[in-house]
Amino acid sequence: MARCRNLGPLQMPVLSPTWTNERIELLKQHFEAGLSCREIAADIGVSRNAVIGKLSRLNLTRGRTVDERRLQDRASAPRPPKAVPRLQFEMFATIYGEADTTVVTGPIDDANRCSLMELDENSCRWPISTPGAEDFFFCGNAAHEGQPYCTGHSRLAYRPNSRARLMRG
DNA sequence: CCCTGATTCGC
DNA sequence: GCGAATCAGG
Repeated sequence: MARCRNLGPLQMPVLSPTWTNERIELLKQHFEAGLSCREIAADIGVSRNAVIGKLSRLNLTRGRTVDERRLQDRASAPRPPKAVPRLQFEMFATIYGEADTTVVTGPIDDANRCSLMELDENSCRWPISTPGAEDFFFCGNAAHEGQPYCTGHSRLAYRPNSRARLMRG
């Protein structure tokens, strides 16, 4: 008789299906949407490496060491303002728990969702993908100048402490 | 120093 | 198959 043997990763019941079809769809859509792995990870709720690992397994790489892409993205992106120091500031505030109130506030509502064509410079461009839907929308909420996302989604783009990395002596 | 993604490698 | 650790580039 075949007895229940430990199969490693399958030992977990149905409570934690790490990568389910829904998550994979989100992963793909966010990936195609041009989101960074960290952003995708933040949205799905997994670590950055998890996203990258899954993408690699799915052979969904952006061609090459996206470094080239990000450079071009910084230079001629649709509308990525000087969000580099801005993003760091948001992360910093998030980590330290200092709510600047200018960014950390307001729930996320999809009353103003729009398509890519309808995106404005002051519209949140956070991709809203609904599992099962064929097309996805963008948040479209009011995004302040210098911010690609609305208040709610800006906070969503938090970052886990990077300094927690323990380097081997 | 920070960031990024890609790969390796143990589980 | 999964993701942390590590590697490699900017």
